Amino acid sequence: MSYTYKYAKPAVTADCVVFALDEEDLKVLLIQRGQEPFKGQWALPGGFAEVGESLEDTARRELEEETGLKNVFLEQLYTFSKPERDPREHVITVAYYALVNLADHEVHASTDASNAAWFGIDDIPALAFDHDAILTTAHERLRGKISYQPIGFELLPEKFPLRILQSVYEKILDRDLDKRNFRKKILSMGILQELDEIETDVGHRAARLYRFNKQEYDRKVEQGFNFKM
Amino acid sequence: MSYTYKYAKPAVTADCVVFALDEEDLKVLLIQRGQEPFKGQWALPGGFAEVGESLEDTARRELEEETGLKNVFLEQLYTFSKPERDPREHVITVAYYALVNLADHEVHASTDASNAAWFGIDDIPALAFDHDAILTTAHERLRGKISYQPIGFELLPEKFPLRILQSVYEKILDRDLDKRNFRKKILSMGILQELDEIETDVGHRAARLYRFNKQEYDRKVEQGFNFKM
DNA sequence: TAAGATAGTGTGTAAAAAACACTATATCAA
DNA sequence: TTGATATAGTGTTTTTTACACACTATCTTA
Repeated sequence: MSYTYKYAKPAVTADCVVFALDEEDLKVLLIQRGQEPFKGQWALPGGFAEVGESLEDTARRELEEETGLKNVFLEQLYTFSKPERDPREHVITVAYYALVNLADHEVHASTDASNAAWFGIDDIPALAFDHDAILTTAHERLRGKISYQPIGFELLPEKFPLRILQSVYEKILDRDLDKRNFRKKILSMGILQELDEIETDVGHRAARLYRFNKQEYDRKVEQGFNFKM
Repeated sequence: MSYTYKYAKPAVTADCVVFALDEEDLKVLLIQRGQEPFKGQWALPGGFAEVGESLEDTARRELEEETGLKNVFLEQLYTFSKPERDPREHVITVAYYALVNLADHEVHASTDASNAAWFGIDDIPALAFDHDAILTTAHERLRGKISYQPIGFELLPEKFPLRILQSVYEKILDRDLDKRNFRKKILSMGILQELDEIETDVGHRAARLYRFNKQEYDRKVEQGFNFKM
């Protein structure tokens, strides 16, 4: 089977920069390429767009095929189109970034990619194509985004203590925050539901758990509320 | 001549939302389509990506071909990829937005498009494809962008009085600003060069002219200076 | 039961944003 | 030439927001 067009067409792919957090730092999910070009090298998960499928669908499909991840927070990042970015032919890639919480999403390399693994943001190996530039762009975007939109919850399990939420902000913004000021600000947004539950299995006083209140958040977005940190 | 590929490929276009300002309001440049589909309807200038050309180059090339505009401020906006957005086939479009000043750039429809004209942002006709959605996205982006990056100068001639610069902000943000606060803030950025010239041909006291100091601006960007309005 | 670890809480100070009004200088028309 | 009109240009006060800062409470573990 083959497809013939009157004009030459560039190819189109969707690539994903998947962020997660563990106790230590911000992580990025990479896959080890099973085919040429860049066979054996690490790269962002992603693949070719199919006709009839939106690029967000492409991104989600490839992400699941290559890493098993699905139902993640996903937003478009930027489209990279320099003709020389792929040695085979002109390939345009529409990059997305995703946020996942490690607790709910186990990662396993699927058939498409020979391997998948998390890497600390400061410990990224050499990447295939221009994926280092994509990753840098995504990291900058994440930093900028969290300052005026509460997306940090996407990196956490459903219930969490404020300490952990603060550490999300600290790891992404890469600076320490004042505990009292942080709590004041985040609670004043009115998008956290205080639960009648506390942490378990911690070697110190257990903290109260909170949950992100999406209904309230959506209502406030509607009203033009400002979520600036 | 034809091109054959092993896999089906979506087509790729670049479209431009070109903004300008006149005395009354914010304008958008549209072209009237000369071919089907949507023949005779208004649309954003743009066209198909060629292999070997970055999408920004595509956008600039099509813009010049269709409207005669070149050397404009241009930034990527968003990529639209719903398969049904073009009735012919699956066409992905990478949208850009451009800022031009009407004084320096005369617009003339070229061969590609049957007609080109400016429309007030509140007076846009029905548009081809999903171009209304693209335009809305661009307008929102422009509003957001000007609040933390001094791009308003791109819409003005080289020399301008502060009153006109203020009106740029007012028209884009769609609200009145306090003259004294505006002057304080914009001058404190230190990116305006005060000229030894004043307006001419005005029916009132003539105002001093200023010029955007790109060197200073670039220096301050380098240093991470914040241009928030 | 003492040591260690984190939870949880309020106030004062500094910086930034917003509100606000008058005098100066030019043009234009009578 | 003079009065009407139109915009230029200029500081201060008030309000809001951001930042700095330290102690007591509660739980765990040895």
